[in-house]
Amino acid sequence: MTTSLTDIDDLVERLARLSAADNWAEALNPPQRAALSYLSRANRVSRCPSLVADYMGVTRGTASQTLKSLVRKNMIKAQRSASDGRSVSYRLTAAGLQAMKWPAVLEQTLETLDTQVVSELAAGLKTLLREVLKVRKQGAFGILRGCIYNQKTETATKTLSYCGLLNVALQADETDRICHEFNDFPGNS
Amino acid sequence: MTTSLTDIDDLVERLARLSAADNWAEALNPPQRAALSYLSRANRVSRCPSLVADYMGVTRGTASQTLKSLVRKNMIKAQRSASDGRSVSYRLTAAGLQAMKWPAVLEQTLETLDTQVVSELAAGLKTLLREVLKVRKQGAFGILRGCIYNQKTETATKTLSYCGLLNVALQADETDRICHEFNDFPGNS
DNA sequence: CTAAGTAGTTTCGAATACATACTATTGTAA
DNA sequence: TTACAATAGTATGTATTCGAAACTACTTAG
Repeated sequence: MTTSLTDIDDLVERLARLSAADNWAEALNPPQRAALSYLSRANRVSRCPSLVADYMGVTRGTASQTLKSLVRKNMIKAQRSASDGRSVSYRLTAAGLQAMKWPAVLEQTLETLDTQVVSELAAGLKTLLREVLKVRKQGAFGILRGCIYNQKTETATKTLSYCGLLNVALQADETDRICHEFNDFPGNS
Repeated sequence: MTTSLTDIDDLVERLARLSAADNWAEALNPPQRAALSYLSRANRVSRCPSLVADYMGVTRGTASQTLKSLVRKNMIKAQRSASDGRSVSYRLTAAGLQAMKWPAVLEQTLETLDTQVVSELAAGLKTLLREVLKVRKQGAFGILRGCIYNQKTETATKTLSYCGLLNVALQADETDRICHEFNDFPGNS
Protein backbone atom coordinates (compact mmCIF):
# COMPACT_ATOMS: atom_id res chain seq x y z
CA MET A 1 0.00 0.00 0.00
CA THR A 2 1.69 3.15 -1.21
CA THR A 3 1.27 6.22 0.93
CA SER A 4 1.44 9.20 -1.33
CA LEU A 5 2.42 12.54 0.10
CA THR A 6 -0.86 13.97 -1.10
CA ASP A 7 -2.62 11.66 1.34
CA ILE A 8 -1.35 13.40 4.44
CA ASP A 9 -2.12 16.81 3.08
CA ASP A 10 -5.68 15.74 2.33
CA LEU A 11 -6.10 13.95 5.64
CA VAL A 12 -4.95 16.92 7.69
CA GLU A 13 -7.11 19.27 5.66
CA ARG A 14 -10.16 17.10 5.94
CA LEU A 15 -9.78 16.24 9.60
CA ALA A 16 -9.42 19.90 10.51
CA ARG A 17 -12.45 20.71 8.41
CA LEU A 18 -14.68 18.05 9.93
CA SER A 19 -13.46 18.90 13.40
CA ALA A 20 -14.21 22.58 12.78
CA ALA A 21 -17.70 21.73 11.55
CA ASP A 22 -18.45 19.80 14.72
CA ASN A 23 -16.93 22.39 17.01
CA TRP A 24 -18.91 25.23 15.51
CA ALA A 25 -20.80 26.47 18.52
CA GLU A 26 -23.17 29.38 18.78
CA ALA A 27 -20.56 31.06 20.94
CA LEU A 28 -17.42 30.58 18.88
CA ASN A 29 -16.46 29.82 15.30
CA PRO A 30 -13.24 27.95 14.53
CA PRO A 31 -10.87 30.90 14.16
CA GLN A 32 -12.23 32.45 17.34
CA ARG A 33 -11.81 29.17 19.17
CA ALA A 34 -8.24 28.81 17.89
CA ALA A 35 -7.33 32.34 18.95
CA LEU A 36 -8.93 31.94 22.36
CA SER A 37 -7.16 28.63 22.85
CA TYR A 38 -3.82 30.22 22.04
CA LEU A 39 -4.46 33.12 24.40
CA SER A 40 -5.40 30.69 27.16
CA ARG A 41 -2.00 28.99 26.89
CA ALA A 42 0.35 31.86 26.07
CA ASN A 43 2.06 34.04 28.64
CA ARG A 44 1.36 37.73 28.98
CA VAL A 45 3.97 39.01 26.55
CA SER A 46 2.75 36.52 23.96
CA ARG A 47 -0.90 37.42 24.16
CA CYS A 48 -0.66 40.17 21.56
CA PRO A 49 -2.21 40.50 18.09
CA SER A 50 0.94 39.93 16.06
CA LEU A 51 1.77 36.67 17.81
CA VAL A 52 -1.81 35.47 17.51
CA ALA A 53 -1.40 36.20 13.81
CA ASP A 54 1.88 34.26 13.65
CA TYR A 55 0.41 31.32 15.50
CA MET A 56 -2.67 31.19 13.33
CA GLY A 57 -0.92 31.87 10.05
CA VAL A 58 -2.99 34.93 9.17
CA THR A 59 -2.16 38.59 8.65
CA ARG A 60 -2.15 41.01 11.55
CA GLY A 61 -5.24 42.67 10.14
CA THR A 62 -7.20 39.44 10.20
CA ALA A 63 -6.03 38.61 13.71
CA SER A 64 -7.07 42.07 14.80
CA GLN A 65 -10.58 41.43 13.48
CA THR A 66 -10.92 38.09 15.21
CA LEU A 67 -9.71 39.56 18.49
CA LYS A 68 -12.22 42.36 18.11
CA SER A 69 -15.03 39.85 17.73
CA LEU A 70 -13.82 38.01 20.85
CA VAL A 71 -13.85 41.29 22.77
CA ARG A 72 -17.35 41.96 21.48
CA LYS A 73 -18.41 38.56 22.78
CA ASN A 74 -16.87 39.32 26.16
CA MET A 75 -14.40 36.44 25.93
CA ILE A 76 -11.25 38.56 26.28
CA LYS A 77 -10.22 41.99 27.50
CA ALA A 78 -7.46 44.21 26.12
CA GLN A 79 -4.80 45.86 28.25
CA ARG A 80 -2.22 48.30 26.97
CA SER A 81 1.38 47.73 27.93
CA ALA A 82 3.01 50.22 30.27
CA SER A 83 6.50 49.75 28.88
CA ASP A 84 5.58 49.93 25.19
CA GLY A 85 2.75 52.22 24.28
CA ARG A 86 2.10 50.35 21.05
CA SER A 87 1.59 46.84 22.31
CA VAL A 88 -1.56 45.29 23.68
CA SER A 89 -2.03 42.17 25.78
CA TYR A 90 -5.28 40.28 26.07
CA ARG A 91 -6.52 38.23 28.98
CA LEU A 92 -9.42 35.81 29.14
CA THR A 93 -12.56 36.82 30.98
CA ALA A 94 -14.53 34.36 33.11
CA ALA A 95 -16.70 33.66 30.08
CA GLY A 96 -13.60 33.03 27.99
CA LEU A 97 -12.21 30.55 30.49
CA GLN A 98 -15.59 28.86 30.64
CA ALA A 99 -15.72 28.53 26.84
CA MET A 100 -12.34 26.77 26.89
CA LYS A 101 -13.66 24.16 29.30
CA TRP A 102 -15.65 22.51 26.54
CA PRO A 103 -13.42 19.89 24.98
CA ALA A 104 -13.15 19.73 21.22
CA VAL A 105 -15.12 16.97 19.53
CA LEU A 106 -11.93 15.48 18.13
CA GLU A 107 -10.64 14.93 21.65
CA GLN A 108 -13.63 12.78 22.49
CA THR A 109 -13.04 10.76 19.36
CA LEU A 110 -9.40 10.30 20.33
CA GLU A 111 -10.42 8.83 23.66
CA THR A 112 -11.74 5.78 21.86
CA LEU A 113 -8.41 5.15 20.16
CA ASP A 114 -5.48 3.10 21.35
CA THR A 115 -3.00 5.04 23.49
CA GLN A 116 -0.10 3.80 21.43
CA VAL A 117 -1.70 5.00 18.19
CA VAL A 118 -2.46 8.38 19.73
CA SER A 119 1.05 9.02 20.99
CA GLU A 120 2.65 7.94 17.72
CA LEU A 121 0.26 10.18 15.85
CA ALA A 122 1.10 13.12 18.09
CA ALA A 123 4.81 12.52 17.56
CA GLY A 124 4.40 12.45 13.79
CA LEU A 125 2.34 15.61 13.74
CA LYS A 126 4.86 17.41 15.93
CA THR A 127 7.66 16.44 13.59
CA LEU A 128 5.69 17.74 10.66
CA LEU A 129 4.83 20.98 12.42
CA ARG A 130 8.46 21.54 13.30
CA GLU A 131 9.33 21.16 9.65
CA VAL A 132 6.57 23.50 8.53
CA LEU A 133 7.70 26.15 10.99
CA LYS A 134 11.22 25.83 9.67
CA VAL A 135 10.06 26.37 6.09
CA ARG A 136 7.97 29.36 7.14
CA LYS A 137 10.96 30.78 8.99
CA GLN A 138 8.96 30.95 12.17
CA GLY A 139 11.97 29.45 13.83
CA ALA A 140 12.64 32.22 16.32
CA PHE A 141 11.21 30.16 19.12
CA GLY A 142 14.17 30.20 21.45
CA ILE A 143 13.20 29.20 24.94
CA LEU A 144 14.75 30.54 28.08
CA ARG A 145 15.92 27.89 30.47
CA GLY A 146 13.31 28.56 33.09
CA CYS A 147 10.30 28.36 30.79
CA ILE A 148 7.61 26.05 32.07
CA TYR A 149 7.07 24.88 28.51
CA ASN A 150 10.73 23.96 28.21
CA GLN A 151 10.70 20.22 28.78
CA LYS A 152 14.20 18.88 29.31
CA THR A 153 15.24 15.32 28.59
CA GLU A 154 18.60 14.12 29.91
CA THR A 155 20.44 11.65 27.73
CA ALA A 156 23.87 10.16 28.10
CA THR A 157 25.56 12.78 25.96
CA LYS A 158 23.45 15.91 26.28
CA THR A 159 20.30 17.67 27.41
CA LEU A 160 17.47 17.86 24.89
CA SER A 161 15.06 20.76 25.17
CA TYR A 162 11.51 20.87 23.92
CA CYS A 163 8.84 23.55 23.91
CA GLY A 164 5.58 21.98 25.02
CA LEU A 165 3.47 24.91 23.93
CA LEU A 166 4.69 25.28 20.39
CA ASN A 167 5.71 21.67 19.97
CA VAL A 168 9.18 22.36 18.67
CA ALA A 169 12.43 20.71 19.58
CA LEU A 170 15.09 23.17 20.65
CA GLN A 171 18.75 23.31 19.83
CA ALA A 172 21.09 23.82 22.75
CA ASP A 173 22.05 27.33 21.63
CA GLU A 174 18.42 28.32 21.34
CA THR A 175 17.79 28.09 25.04
CA ASP A 176 19.51 31.42 25.48
CA ARG A 177 17.29 33.34 23.13
CA ILE A 178 14.12 35.05 24.18
CA CYS A 179 10.96 33.17 23.26
CA HIS A 180 7.69 34.84 22.53
CA GLU A 181 6.07 32.00 24.35
CA PHE A 182 8.40 32.04 27.31
CA ASN A 183 6.59 31.50 30.58
CA ASP A 184 8.20 31.12 33.98
CA PHE A 185 5.07 31.66 36.02
CA PRO A 186 2.78 28.64 36.36
CA GLY A 187 -0.07 30.99 37.35
CA ASN A 188 0.27 32.38 33.85
CA SER A 189 -0.41 36.03 34.69
CA MET B 1 6.32 13.00 28.21
CA THR B 2 2.54 12.91 28.41
CA THR B 3 0.66 13.39 25.18
CA SER B 4 -2.62 15.00 26.02
CA LEU B 5 -5.51 14.52 23.67
CA THR B 6 -5.74 18.28 23.29
CA ASP B 7 -2.34 18.19 21.60
CA ILE B 8 -3.53 16.33 18.54
CA ASP B 9 -6.55 18.53 18.13
CA ASP B 10 -4.34 21.60 18.27
CA LEU B 11 -1.73 20.12 15.96
CA VAL B 12 -4.24 19.16 13.30
CA GLU B 13 -5.93 22.52 13.54
CA ARG B 14 -2.69 24.43 13.34
CA LEU B 15 -1.11 22.38 10.57
CA ALA B 16 -4.21 22.77 8.43
CA ARG B 17 -4.23 26.48 9.13
CA LEU B 18 -0.57 27.03 8.25
CA SER B 19 -0.90 24.82 5.19
CA ALA B 20 -3.95 26.76 4.06
CA ALA B 21 -2.12 30.05 4.53
CA ASP B 22 0.74 28.87 2.31
CA ASN B 23 -1.55 27.35 -0.30
CA TRP B 24 -3.57 30.51 -0.70
CA ALA B 25 -3.05 31.23 -4.36
CA GLU B 26 -4.46 34.04 -6.39
CA ALA B 27 -6.50 31.47 -8.25
CA LEU B 28 -7.94 29.43 -5.40
CA ASN B 29 -8.62 29.84 -1.72
CA PRO B 30 -8.52 26.81 0.60
CA PRO B 31 -12.18 25.74 0.41
CA GLN B 32 -12.13 26.09 -3.36
CA ARG B 33 -8.98 24.03 -3.56
CA ALA B 34 -10.48 21.35 -1.32
CA ALA B 35 -13.65 21.15 -3.40
CA LEU B 36 -11.74 21.05 -6.66
CA SER B 37 -9.46 18.33 -5.30
CA TYR B 38 -12.45 16.24 -4.31
CA LEU B 39 -14.09 16.69 -7.70
CA SER B 40 -10.85 15.69 -9.42
CA ARG B 41 -10.85 12.36 -7.57
CA ALA B 42 -14.53 11.49 -7.35
CA ASN B 43 -16.45 9.60 -10.01
CA ARG B 44 -19.30 11.16 -11.95
CA VAL B 45 -22.15 10.24 -9.60
CA SER B 46 -20.16 11.59 -6.69
CA ARG B 47 -19.38 14.96 -8.22
CA CYS B 48 -22.57 16.60 -6.96
CA PRO B 49 -23.12 19.44 -4.48
CA SER B 50 -24.45 17.34 -1.61
CA LEU B 51 -21.48 14.97 -1.63
CA VAL B 52 -19.06 17.86 -1.87
CA ALA B 53 -20.85 19.21 1.20
CA ASP B 54 -20.53 15.85 3.00
CA TYR B 55 -16.89 15.55 2.14
CA MET B 56 -16.07 19.07 3.26
CA GLY B 57 -18.25 19.06 6.33
CA VAL B 58 -20.29 22.09 5.33
CA THR B 59 -23.97 22.62 4.57
CA ARG B 60 -25.32 22.16 1.06
CA GLY B 61 -25.87 25.89 0.79
CA THR B 62 -22.23 26.63 1.49
CA ALA B 63 -21.05 23.96 -0.92
CA SER B 64 -23.33 25.43 -3.55
CA GLN B 65 -21.71 28.83 -3.09
CA THR B 66 -18.20 27.47 -3.36
CA LEU B 67 -19.08 25.52 -6.49
CA LYS B 68 -20.59 28.66 -7.94
CA SER B 69 -17.36 30.52 -7.40
CA LEU B 70 -15.43 27.68 -9.07
CA VAL B 71 -17.76 27.88 -12.06
CA ARG B 72 -17.23 31.64 -12.14
CA LYS B 73 -13.49 31.04 -12.25
CA ASN B 74 -13.89 28.55 -15.09
CA MET B 75 -12.48 25.66 -13.09
CA ILE B 76 -15.53 23.41 -13.36
CA LYS B 77 -18.64 23.03 -15.50
CA ALA B 78 -22.09 21.85 -14.41
CA GLN B 79 -24.09 19.18 -16.20
CA ARG B 80 -27.62 18.18 -15.30
CA SER B 81 -28.36 14.50 -14.93
CA ALA B 82 -30.62 12.87 -17.51
CA SER B 83 -31.98 10.24 -15.13
CA ASP B 84 -32.72 12.59 -12.23
CA GLY B 85 -33.80 16.10 -13.10
CA ARG B 86 -32.75 17.39 -9.71
CA SER B 87 -29.15 16.31 -9.60
CA VAL B 88 -26.11 18.04 -11.07
CA SER B 89 -22.65 16.69 -11.82
CA TYR B 90 -19.57 18.82 -12.21
CA ARG B 91 -16.52 18.15 -14.29
CA LEU B 92 -13.15 19.88 -14.27
CA THR B 93 -12.22 22.15 -17.14
CA ALA B 94 -8.71 22.27 -18.58
CA ALA B 95 -8.01 25.18 -16.24
CA GLY B 96 -9.28 23.14 -13.31
CA LEU B 97 -7.04 20.20 -14.14
CA GLN B 98 -4.12 22.58 -14.52
CA ALA B 99 -4.77 24.12 -11.10
CA MET B 100 -4.63 20.65 -9.51
CA LYS B 101 -1.16 20.09 -10.94
CA TRP B 102 0.37 22.44 -8.40
CA PRO B 103 1.34 20.39 -5.36
CA ALA B 104 0.33 21.62 -1.92
CA VAL B 105 3.09 23.25 0.10
CA LEU B 106 2.74 20.62 2.80
CA GLU B 107 3.64 17.92 0.30
CA GLN B 108 6.96 19.57 -0.38
CA THR B 109 7.64 19.72 3.33
CA LEU B 110 6.79 16.04 3.66
CA GLU B 111 9.38 15.15 1.06
CA THR B 112 12.09 16.15 3.49
CA LEU B 113 10.82 13.75 6.14
CA ASP B 114 11.71 10.13 6.72
CA THR B 115 9.57 7.67 4.76
CA GLN B 116 8.90 5.61 7.85
CA VAL B 117 7.63 8.66 9.76
CA VAL B 118 5.42 9.68 6.86
CA SER B 119 3.76 6.31 6.45
CA GLU B 120 3.14 5.93 10.17
CA LEU B 121 1.69 9.41 10.27
CA ALA B 122 -0.60 8.62 7.36
CA ALA B 123 -1.76 5.43 9.06
CA GLY B 124 -2.55 7.28 12.28
CA LEU B 125 -4.45 10.00 10.49
CA LYS B 126 -6.47 7.45 8.54
CA THR B 127 -7.42 5.68 11.73
CA LEU B 128 -8.53 8.95 13.24
CA LEU B 129 -10.51 9.93 10.16
CA ARG B 130 -12.25 6.57 10.12
CA GLU B 131 -13.27 7.16 13.73
CA VAL B 132 -14.47 10.70 13.01
CA LEU B 133 -16.57 9.49 10.10
CA LYS B 134 -18.10 6.86 12.34
CA VAL B 135 -19.07 9.46 14.94
CA ARG B 136 -20.51 11.71 12.26
CA LYS B 137 -22.47 8.78 10.87
CA GLN B 138 -20.91 9.30 7.49
CA GLY B 139 -20.42 5.58 7.46
CA ALA B 140 -22.38 4.79 4.32
CA PHE B 141 -19.16 4.28 2.43
CA GLY B 142 -19.80 0.78 1.21
CA ILE B 143 -17.68 -0.04 -1.80
CA LEU B 144 -18.75 -2.27 -4.59
CA ARG B 145 -16.33 -5.04 -5.40
CA GLY B 146 -15.25 -3.62 -8.72
CA CYS B 147 -14.44 -0.13 -7.49
CA ILE B 148 -11.00 1.06 -8.53
CA TYR B 149 -10.60 2.66 -5.12
CA ASN B 150 -11.31 -0.66 -3.46
CA GLN B 151 -7.83 -1.88 -2.59
CA LYS B 152 -7.89 -5.53 -1.55
CA THR B 153 -5.28 -7.13 0.67
CA GLU B 154 -5.21 -10.92 0.85
CA THR B 155 -4.24 -12.35 4.22
CA ALA B 156 -4.17 -15.94 5.38
CA THR B 157 -7.64 -15.82 6.86
CA LYS B 158 -9.55 -13.25 4.85
CA THR B 159 -9.61 -10.46 2.30
CA LEU B 160 -9.31 -6.93 3.65
CA SER B 161 -10.89 -4.12 1.65
CA TYR B 162 -9.90 -0.51 1.72
CA CYS B 163 -11.22 2.59 -0.02
CA GLY B 164 -8.27 4.55 -1.34
CA LEU B 165 -10.30 7.66 -2.07
CA LEU B 166 -11.99 8.11 1.27
CA ASN B 167 -9.29 6.40 3.31
CA VAL B 168 -11.59 4.06 5.18
CA ALA B 169 -11.15 0.39 5.90
CA LEU B 170 -14.12 -1.65 4.79
CA GLN B 171 -15.91 -4.47 6.53
CA ALA B 172 -16.62 -7.53 4.44
CA ASP B 173 -20.37 -6.89 4.43
CA GLU B 174 -19.86 -3.33 3.30
CA THR B 175 -18.53 -4.33 -0.07
CA ASP B 176 -22.07 -5.08 -1.19
CA ARG B 177 -23.47 -1.68 -0.46
CA ILE B 178 -23.48 1.14 -2.95
CA CYS B 179 -20.79 3.75 -2.39
CA HIS B 180 -21.11 7.35 -3.39
CA GLU B 181 -17.51 7.20 -4.41
CA PHE B 182 -17.79 4.00 -6.36
CA ASN B 183 -15.78 4.08 -9.57
CA ASP B 184 -15.29 1.20 -11.96
CA PHE B 185 -14.01 3.24 -14.85
CA PRO B 186 -10.33 4.22 -14.69
CA GLY B 187 -10.95 6.98 -17.21
CA ASN B 188 -13.17 8.52 -14.54
CA SER B 189 -15.81 9.91 -16.86
C1' DC C 1 15.98 65.31 15.49
C1' DT C 2 14.81 62.93 11.67
C1' DA C 3 14.02 58.57 9.42
C1' DA C 4 13.20 53.91 9.61
C1' DG C 5 11.07 50.30 11.92
C1' DT C 6 7.41 48.14 14.68
C1' DA C 7 2.55 47.35 16.78
C1' DG C 8 -1.78 47.64 15.87
C1' DT C 9 -6.04 49.19 13.45
C1' DT C 10 -9.14 50.27 9.67
C1' DT C 11 -11.12 49.73 5.23
C1' DC C 12 -12.21 47.30 0.97
C1' DG C 13 -13.74 43.50 -1.68
C1' DA C 14 -14.31 38.57 -2.18
C1' DA C 15 -15.61 34.65 -0.12
C1' DT C 16 -16.92 31.24 3.67
C1' DA C 17 -20.37 29.63 6.68
C1' DC C 18 -24.79 28.80 9.13
C1' DA C 19 -29.66 29.02 9.24
C1' DT C 20 -33.59 29.44 6.90
C1' DA C 21 -36.69 29.52 3.32
C1' DC C 22 -37.47 28.44 -1.20
C1' DT C 23 -38.12 25.76 -6.09
C1' DA C 24 -38.19 21.67 -8.59
C1' DT C 25 -38.19 16.93 -9.00
C1' DT C 26 -38.84 12.23 -7.39
C1' DG C 27 -40.87 8.69 -4.61
C1' DT C 28 -44.59 6.70 -1.73
C1' DA C 29 -49.01 5.57 -0.16
C1' DA C 30 -53.84 5.99 0.06
C1' DT D 1 -54.10 9.29 -9.59
C1' DT D 2 -53.59 12.38 -6.38
C1' DA D 3 -51.76 13.97 -2.23
C1' DC D 4 -47.76 14.29 0.58
C1' DA D 5 -43.27 13.45 2.03
C1' DA D 6 -38.51 13.19 0.82
C1' DT D 7 -34.61 14.70 -1.81
C1' DA D 8 -31.46 17.86 -4.75
C1' DG D 9 -30.18 22.04 -5.26
C1' DT D 10 -30.44 27.18 -4.81
C1' DA D 11 -31.14 31.94 -2.83
C1' DT D 12 -31.04 35.16 0.94
C1' DG D 13 -29.54 37.45 5.33
C1' DT D 14 -26.17 38.07 8.80
C1' DA D 15 -21.71 37.39 10.87
C1' DT D 16 -17.23 36.64 10.04
C1' DT D 17 -12.82 35.40 7.87
C1' DC D 18 -9.24 36.65 4.95
C1' DG D 19 -5.48 39.25 2.15
C1' DA D 20 -4.02 43.60 0.66
C1' DA D 21 -3.27 48.11 1.36
C1' DA D 22 -3.39 52.32 3.72
C1' DC D 23 -3.20 54.38 8.00
C1' DT D 24 -2.01 55.99 13.14
C1' DA D 25 0.91 55.93 16.93
C1' DC D 26 4.80 54.77 19.22
C1' DT D 27 9.89 53.40 19.46
C1' DT D 28 14.49 53.06 18.09
C1' DA D 29 18.67 53.88 15.25
C1' DG D 30 21.67 57.02 13.06
